[in-house]
Amino acid sequence: MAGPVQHAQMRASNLALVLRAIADAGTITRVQTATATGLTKSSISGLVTDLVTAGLVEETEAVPGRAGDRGRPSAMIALHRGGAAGLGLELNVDYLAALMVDLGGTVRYRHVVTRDNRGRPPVEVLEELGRLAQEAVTAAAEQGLTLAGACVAVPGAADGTTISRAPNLGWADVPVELPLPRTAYGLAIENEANLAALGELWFGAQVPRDFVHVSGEIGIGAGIVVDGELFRGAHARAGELGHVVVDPAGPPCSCGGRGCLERLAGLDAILAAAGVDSRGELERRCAAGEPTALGAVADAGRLVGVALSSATNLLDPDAVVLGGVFAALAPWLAPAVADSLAAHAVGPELLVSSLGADAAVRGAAGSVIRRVIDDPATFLSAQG
Amino acid sequence: MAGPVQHAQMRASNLALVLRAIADAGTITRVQTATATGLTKSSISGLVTDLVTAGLVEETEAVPGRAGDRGRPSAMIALHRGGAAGLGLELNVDYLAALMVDLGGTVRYRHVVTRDNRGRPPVEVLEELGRLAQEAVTAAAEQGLTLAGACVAVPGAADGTTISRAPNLGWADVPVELPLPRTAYGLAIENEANLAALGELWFGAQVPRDFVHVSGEIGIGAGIVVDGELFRGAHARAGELGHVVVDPAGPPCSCGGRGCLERLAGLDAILAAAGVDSRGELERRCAAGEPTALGAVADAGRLVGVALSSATNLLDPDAVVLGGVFAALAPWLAPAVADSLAAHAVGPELLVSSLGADAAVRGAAGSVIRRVIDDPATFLSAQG
DNA sequence: CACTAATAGTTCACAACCTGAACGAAATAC
DNA sequence: GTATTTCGTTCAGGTTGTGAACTATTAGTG
Repeated sequence: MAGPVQHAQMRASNLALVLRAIADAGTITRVQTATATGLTKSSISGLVTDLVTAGLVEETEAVPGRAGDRGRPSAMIALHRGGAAGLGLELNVDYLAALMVDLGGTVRYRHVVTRDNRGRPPVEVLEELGRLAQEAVTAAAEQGLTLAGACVAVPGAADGTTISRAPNLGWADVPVELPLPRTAYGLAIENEANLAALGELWFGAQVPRDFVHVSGEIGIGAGIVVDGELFRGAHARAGELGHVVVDPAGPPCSCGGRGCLERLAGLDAILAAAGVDSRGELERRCAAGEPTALGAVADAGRLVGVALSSATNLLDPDAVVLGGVFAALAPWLAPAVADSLAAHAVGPELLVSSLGADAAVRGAAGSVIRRVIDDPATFLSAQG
Repeated sequence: MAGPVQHAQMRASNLALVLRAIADAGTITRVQTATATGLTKSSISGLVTDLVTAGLVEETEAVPGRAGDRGRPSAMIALHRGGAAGLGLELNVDYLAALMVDLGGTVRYRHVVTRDNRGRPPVEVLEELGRLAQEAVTAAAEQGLTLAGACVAVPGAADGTTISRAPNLGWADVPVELPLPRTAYGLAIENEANLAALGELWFGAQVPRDFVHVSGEIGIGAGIVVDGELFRGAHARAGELGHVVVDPAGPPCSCGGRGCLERLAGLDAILAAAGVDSRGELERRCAAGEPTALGAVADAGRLVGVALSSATNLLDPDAVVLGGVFAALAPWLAPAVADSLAAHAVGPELLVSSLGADAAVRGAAGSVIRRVIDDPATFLSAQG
C-alpha cells in the first residue's frame, strides 16, 4: 500500500501522531501525550521539541496543573495558534472568497467579493482571485502567521491544478496559477461540494465522522465523508446525488436519464413549482405561509428524502446534512425530508448545515490545516 | 490514525511491503524487489531471509535469468505455495462449505454439503460446520500446509465472533466457536455478500479495484469494493442495495418502505411475475424462450439497473458485477440491466460473476491469505 | 524548615533497523 | 585466463525509539 518505512517515515509518522494528540486534546502535558500515543516519555520529549522549534506547538503559560496533588507541575502544551495558517479560496458562480484559518481552526481573515463570474474570461477571474489571495497573504504576514499552503474550491471537477470542467461557469480545462509565495504544501484544487462537506466536518456543530452533506443549489451534489475522510470514488465522481433516480417514469434530465433528483428537486424545479423566480422570493413566501410555495418545497423535500434513503442504504452514514439552499429552506424542507427518509431507511440523523455559504472556503482553508496536522514533517523540512 | 511507529512496526511494514511485491510479481529477484519497494538491497536481503525462514517465500530453482546477459544470475524468489493456507467456511441457508487456498490463491481443498439449515438448531449446524472445518484441517496437515487462520461467511451481520442477525436463517446473536487449532490470525466472521465481492476481486476474471458486486438471492445485497478494500460504512450496514427505492409509489416492503428493489426484483418477485415456483424452472423457461419468464426477468433487470445507476452516481465504481442468482440469469437479465444502467449513469462496466456459488467461501479463504500478505509479521511471530 | 514522597521532564547508554559501501559470488565477453 | 558485469551478503554508520537513571519541582510531614 504505502512505500517503504525508513527512519524518516517513522519520525514523520510519530510527529503526526503527537501533533494530532495535541490537537485533539486542546491542551495536554507531555506525559499525557505519551500515554495517549503509546510512545515513551523520552520519545515525546524529542518529538515535542521538534514541533515547538517548528512553531507548530507552544508551551502555554497557564498551568492549571493537577491542583492539590504533589509532584512537579506539568507544562501544558498546545497548538501554536500564531504559527501556521491555511488559506482557503473559493471561485464560485456568483462570488469569490478568501478565508484564512490558524492551526486552532480560528478564522483569521475573511474577504468575500460578490460578482457574477459567468461570461467573464477565466484569466480575468483568476487574476481577481489572485489579488484576493495576495491581500490574504499580506494579512497573514501582518499577523505573524506562516502560510502553510492554499486550496481553491471550485464548482466543478479538478484534476491536479487545473479545473477540468465547471459546467455552471462554462469552463473547461482551465489551469489555475496564483501569485502565492512558496509554501510547504503548495496549491490544491478541489470540488466545492466536497470541501463544503469537509468544512462541515471540521467547523460545523455536532457533525459525526460519517455523513453525507447535500449541497442543494441549481444542481444537487453531495460530499460523502467516511470515517472523517472524503470519499471520492474511483474517478473522483462520487456523490452525484443529483442524478440518483427518484422516479423512473419521471421527466427526462439533461444527463440523459429520467426522473433524476436534480431535475425534480433542484432549485429551478422548486422555483417553477412554486411559481416564483428567485430564491429570496421563495423564502419570503414560505415564511409567509403561502401554500403553493410550501407545497413545492415539501414535494422537493420528499424526493430529497427518497434519494437520501438510497444513499443511506448504500453508504450507511451516521447522519445526513442539508447544506446550500437546502439549509436556507430547512424550516420548511427538513420535515418532509425527515419523513420520507425515515420511511425508507433506518438510522441516519438529519442535520442542517450551520456554516451557510462559508462552508466550502472554510473547508478549503481547513484542508490545509489538516495537512499540517497529518504531515508536520513536510512543514518542518520546508521551514528549514 | 494509526498507532505509534516503533522499530517493530517499521519491520512489520517493510515485511508486508516486500511480501506484497513478491506476490504481485509472481516471481522476482531480490534486486527487482529492491527497486519495486524503494528499499535497498541490504534491507531486502534481511527481509527476504526472514520471510523464507517463516516459510512464506521460497527460492525457486527455475532460473530463467536474463539470458544472454553477463553477471551473476539472479535467484528467483516467489511465494511458497506449500507454506501457509487460509480456511474459508460458509454457513448458508441451504448448504455448508469449507474451502482452503494456499498463498498463491490455488484451491487446495473443497467440500460442500448441501442441506437446508432453516429450522435446524444453531448448535447442530455449527457442530456440523465444525466437523467440516476439522476435515479441512486434517487435509491441510496432510498436504504439509500451515493453517494461518479461518473466516466464516454468513448470510447476515456479524459482530466480532457472533452472528448478530441472520434473517433468512432466523438466527440472532449466535456465538460461533469452532474446534480449530491455534492459528496466527484466529477466526473471523463476515457477511456473505461482502466476502463474495472480495472473492470476485481476488479470484474473479478481470475485475477492477473499484466495483459493486450484487448478490441477488431472495434478498438483494451488495458488496462494495473501493480501491481493493471492502467498504463497510459507519455501522457495517453499507451495501443494502435491496432497499434502494426504485419506485416511490411501489408496493410496501417488509422494511417499512415502499418500492424497494428487493421487493420488486428479488427472486421471489421474479418467480411470482414469471408464474413459476423454483429457480430451476425459471431458468428452464428462460432458456426455452418462454415470453412470460423472459419478461419477468427483463423487468427485474431494468429495476436492478435503476438501483445500480443510483449506486453508480453515489459511489463512482469502475464496474458493476452481477452475482448470485443474477449471474445464473445473466443471459436474459444482463441486457436489461445494461440498458437501464446506461440510460441513467455514465461509465461503469457491467460484468457477470465468474465464480458462481463459490464466491463467498473463496472470498473467506482469500481474506485469510490477504491478512498473511498484509501482515506477515503476525504470522512470523506466531510461528515462533 | 528540613525531609520524604510523588510526579514531570530530560539525558544517555542501548538496541533495532535501514543505508551505503565494500566485498564475495557467479556468470559472460574477449 | 582475465576483465566485466550483475547479484547478493556483510559490516560499519547513522537515525530513531526505549528504558533506566537523573534532575526538577511541588505537596505533605514532622
